[in-house]
Amino acid sequence: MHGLMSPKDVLYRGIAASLKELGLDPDALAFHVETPPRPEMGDFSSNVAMVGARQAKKAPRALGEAMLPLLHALPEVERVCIEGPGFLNFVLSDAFYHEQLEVILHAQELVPEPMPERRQKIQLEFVSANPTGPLTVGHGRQAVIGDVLASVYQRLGFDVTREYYFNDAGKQMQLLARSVWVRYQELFGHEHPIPEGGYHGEYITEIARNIQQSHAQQFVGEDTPEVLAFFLETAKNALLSSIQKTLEAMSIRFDVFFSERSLFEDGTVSLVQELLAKKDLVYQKEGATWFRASAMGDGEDKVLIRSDGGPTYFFTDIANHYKKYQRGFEKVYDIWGADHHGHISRMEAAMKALEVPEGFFNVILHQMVSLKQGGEIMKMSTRAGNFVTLDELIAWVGQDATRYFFAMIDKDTHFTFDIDLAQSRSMDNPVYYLQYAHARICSLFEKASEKFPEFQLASGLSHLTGQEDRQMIRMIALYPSVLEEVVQNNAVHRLTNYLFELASRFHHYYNHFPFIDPSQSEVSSGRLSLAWATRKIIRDGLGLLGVSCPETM
RNA sequence: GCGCCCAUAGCUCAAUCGGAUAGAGCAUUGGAUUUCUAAUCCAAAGGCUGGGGGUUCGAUUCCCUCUGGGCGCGCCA
Repeated sequence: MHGLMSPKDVLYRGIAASLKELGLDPDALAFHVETPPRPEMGDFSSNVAMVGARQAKKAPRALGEAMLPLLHALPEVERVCIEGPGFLNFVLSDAFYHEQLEVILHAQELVPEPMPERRQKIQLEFVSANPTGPLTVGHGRQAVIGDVLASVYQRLGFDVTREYYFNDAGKQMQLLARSVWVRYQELFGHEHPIPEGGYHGEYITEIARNIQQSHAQQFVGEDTPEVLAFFLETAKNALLSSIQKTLEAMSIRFDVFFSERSLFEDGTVSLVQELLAKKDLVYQKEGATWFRASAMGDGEDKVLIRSDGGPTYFFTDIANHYKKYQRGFEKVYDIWGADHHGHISRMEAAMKALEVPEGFFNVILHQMVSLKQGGEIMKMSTRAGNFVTLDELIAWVGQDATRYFFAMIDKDTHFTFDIDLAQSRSMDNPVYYLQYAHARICSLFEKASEKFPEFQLASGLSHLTGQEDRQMIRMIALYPSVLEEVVQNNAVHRLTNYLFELASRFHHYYNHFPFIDPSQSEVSSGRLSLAWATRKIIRDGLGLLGVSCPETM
């Protein structure tokens, strides 16, 4: 028995052992075990003979020939041969597949026990929108990527903190406070201009109205620092709670909401400045305080403290990340929209200057989102206030579609969200395809309890010997490998693609083989067990995606 | 001008850290249900992977270049 171990890993180990036997060093060879493009080629294939040819000082096929007897001797291997330019193609034994399936059927957790070094304390920071307005659809993409990644990391044994960093100390907050103040004055007939760069959205007026309700005319004509601080606090709280409500509507919960202001209060900001100054990386120019980023390999020096005395976002964000390091995370990931990519090299320069170890700070960039409706791309401008909010999107297409759609696209691809398509709630929607597969299986067991009450889970597996049976089991058994891929590439769309294909194979299987046939109870038991395992994986996968999994549709 | 990302079927996207004959869904055409959920399945058609060069056993993938698009390049965040 292998316990819960992906067949890829089983083969990888076997191949590595064979290499050693031939006097080669497997660790020096970047070979892979993959599923071949066409089923006739076998269950799995490896490029090891081609990759190892140089080290072995043999032609790929010659090395392959030398490995064949060793590989054939592996207990899991039924057949192995050399094909094409030197691929080793494997067919694994039925017994191995049955064992795999049985382990999965009984497994509590669908992934192997994590190695101790896997239990890293990591942090994912995402969304982190300033509390100056509602979340946009772009934040939605980020929220889904971050939340799903966090879930997968967790599943694989990492100690994950989901974090939302919000700016409650910067210049934007002053503008926010002043904007609300202006709207408030307007309610009493006093006209003031919205400041340059201020906020015009309807939600600003709403906050002003709330203040009018609670404090009546108390602040009319008053713009002392205390009054503005009150407006700031009120607006911030109102917007943060509305943002949290939006996130709730997507079932996204953060472990920590981290305040920018706290970095000033606990001295992190001044500590960072001291540390940088000690290294002669800080200087004064034109009334501002600068960071010598150029000395750290970044292009141009950057301002830390403006000539008006206020810290820049960059400065506090350095403190934010230094604080993360102090908080004991081993690795942190920031998920940023592509419009923030210019920030990366600066931040890396700062981390280097503060002697934060390389590899601690990581950025996961995702490309922008645009919306299409009625065949036309909707032009959105946050500044002009004519953007589609995430709340609106969720209301249009629902939580499941919102999450699935954002998760199914490679983060490096600019995503055009077709609202009409997602809204149609038809079979175009891949979410339903997956949910339907799950509901179908549930229905199967409903029926089985009537017509085939003697069914026992994990019996009759030895009758699963057809090509389709083997492919289904292989697909199911690859689930842990897929989660590994998600984490290695920070690519959540690998998971949606996999689940979609799993559902597709199941639908195919369903249409070709009967599951419940009391006259063939052994075969039926085997197939039902297969269906049970499929359901287990779909449930788990949709759970990681945060997509619901109804039992009937 | 400099930097990051992208360009794949009519449309939206995949392609396992360089692998074998580039795959799905939608749309189009034609089929499948007296039997476990037809929100399903089967089949057909659809491509010089934006152009050109290079690296090697092998390139959608890596390098160079050109074209086209998105996003940055602030004492905003």
